[in-house]
Amino acid sequence: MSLYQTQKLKVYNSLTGEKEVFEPLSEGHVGMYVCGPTVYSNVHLGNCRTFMSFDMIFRYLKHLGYKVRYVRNITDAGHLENDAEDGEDKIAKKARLEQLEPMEVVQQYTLDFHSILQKFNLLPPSIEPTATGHIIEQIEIIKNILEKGFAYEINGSVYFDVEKFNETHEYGKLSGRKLEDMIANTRELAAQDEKKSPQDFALWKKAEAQHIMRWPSPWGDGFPGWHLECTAMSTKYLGETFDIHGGGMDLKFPHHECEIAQAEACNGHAPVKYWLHANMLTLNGKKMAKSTGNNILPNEMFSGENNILSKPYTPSVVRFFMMQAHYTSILDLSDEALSASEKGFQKLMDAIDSMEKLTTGPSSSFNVEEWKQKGYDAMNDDFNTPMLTANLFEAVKRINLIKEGKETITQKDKELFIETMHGFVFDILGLENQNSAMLNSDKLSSVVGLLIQLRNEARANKDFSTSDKIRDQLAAMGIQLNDGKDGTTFSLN
RNA sequence: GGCAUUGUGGCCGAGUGGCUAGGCAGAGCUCUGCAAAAGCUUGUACAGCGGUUCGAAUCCGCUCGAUGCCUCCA
Repeated sequence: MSLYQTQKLKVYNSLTGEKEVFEPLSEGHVGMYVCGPTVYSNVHLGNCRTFMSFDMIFRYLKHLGYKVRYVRNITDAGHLENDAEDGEDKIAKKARLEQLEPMEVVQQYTLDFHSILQKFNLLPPSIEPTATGHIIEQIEIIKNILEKGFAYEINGSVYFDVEKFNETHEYGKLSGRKLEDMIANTRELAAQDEKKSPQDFALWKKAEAQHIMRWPSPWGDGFPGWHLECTAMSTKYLGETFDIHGGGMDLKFPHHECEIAQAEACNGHAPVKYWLHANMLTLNGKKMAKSTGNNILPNEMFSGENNILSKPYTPSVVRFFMMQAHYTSILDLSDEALSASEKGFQKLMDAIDSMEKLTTGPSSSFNVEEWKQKGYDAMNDDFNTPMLTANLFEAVKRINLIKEGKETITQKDKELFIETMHGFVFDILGLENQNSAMLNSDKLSSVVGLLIQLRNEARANKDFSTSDKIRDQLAAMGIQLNDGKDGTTFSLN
C-alpha cells in the first residue's frame, strides 16, 4: 500500500483559486510539467527558488509513492525580447553580442544552470527536453491550429488569433483577465504591427536574412514562438491532458494563458488539471533586478563575493531559508533573515546528528506517531513546508530533552523517530547535512575525543587555563564542545 | 490606469471566525569552575478606518502601502 492512499494531499490550484484534493488522472501516476529557464544568462536566485519549490513538490509526490514523470524544459530558442515585428530571440541576441554560436550560449548557461541546481541539491527531472529538439512537433501543432482556424499566416509568420479563440473559448481564465478589458486598455497604443490584434501572439516568426537561428517550415525559414514549445513538449511527454503544470507567478500571464489557448485550440479540451504557481523572491524588500543592482547570483552567495550580504551562506542554508516560507508567498531575502536561518539550520542538524546516540528506555514520554502525522498534515496542506519546519523544531526539542533525561523513548520509537526525521529533512525538504561527513570521520572524532579527554583531566585538576585553552582554540577552529549530562560532545560550526 | 496577490510582534515567517505556530534576536532562571550548548519561563503582533457577528488578525467595504503581470522575466 502506498502512502498516498492514506495521506490526503490538497493543492492550491491557480486556475480555480481554491485548494483542491489532489487526484491524479491515472491512479498512482503523476505527470508534472514545469517551465524551465531560458538559457541566455546565469540563473539567478529567484529562478532557483521556483525550481526548488517544484523540486520539493516532486520529492513529496515521490515520497507518497506516486510514480512521477517530471518534465522541465530548457528554452534554447524562440524566447523573444518582445512580440513586435522586430522582436529578437534572446539567445540569438546574446550570441550576436558575445560573438558566439547560439548553441555556445545555450551550452554555457545550461551547464551553469545544472551546476547551480546541483549545489542546491535539486533532483534532475525525468525528462529535460529542449525547444530546438522539438521544432517538428511545434510545426505540427501550428498546422493543426491553422486548420482549426485559430491562427493566421502573414508574411511568413503565423499568429494565434486570440479574438477568434475567445468567441468559443475563454481566453484569460487563468489570470482572471477579460479580453474586452485588455483590448480597451491597448486600443490607444495602436501598434504598427502585422498582427491583427495586439493580444495575438506568435506561433512562428519569419527569420530575417541576418537572423542566425532558423529552421525551414511550410511558411518559410523561421523560428517558433516562445509559448509553443511548452505545449509541444508537455503534450509529447505527458499527453493532451496531464496533472500538474508549474512555473513562476510571472509566467501566469501571458505564457501559461497562451499555453492553455494553444492546447485548447488544438485538442478541444483543457491541457492541465492543476496549475501551481511559485511566488517571487525579493531582495531587501525590493524586486530583484539586474538593472538596479538589486540582484545576487547563487555563486556570489556561496562565495561571499557580493556587496549585499555580510558573509557567505551554504546552499543548504539557503535552501532551508527558502523552505521556511510557503512556496506561494513572496519571500524576502536579507542578511538578517539568512543568518537567522543559518542558526536554526545548524541547531536542526546538530539534533539530527545526535539522534543515533539517544538512550532508550521502557516507554516513550511522547507520541512519535502523532508527531509524524503532524508533519504529513503540514505537507498535505498544499506543501506547507514552514509548518513542517515548525514541527521539526518540535522534534529538536524532544531530542534535546531526551539527552537531558527529561523525556524518554523506546528503541522502536527511536527507530521510527530517526527514519521519519530523515524522511522529512533529507528526502522531502532536500536538505543536506554538511556536518555529517566530517562528524562521521573516525579520525576527526577520535582526535577531538582525545582533546575532550585531556580537557576533562585538566578540569578535574582544576587546571582551568589548560581546559579553557582547549575549548577556546577548538571553538576558533569551528569545533564547538557541548558539555551535557552524559559527558561532552562536539559539533561543527 | 487595468488585473491579480499581499500587508502579522525587533527581524523572518505560518495561521485564517473563539484555543501558544515556529525560527532568529532580547530578558530572567536552571545546569556549569566560568562559559558555551541545552532546558524552562517571558512577547498582550496581526496596515488604517468602518461594517457583519455573542466573538475578527481571520468575513465584507473603503483608504493607504507593497509585490507580480499588463513588452521580456522563475
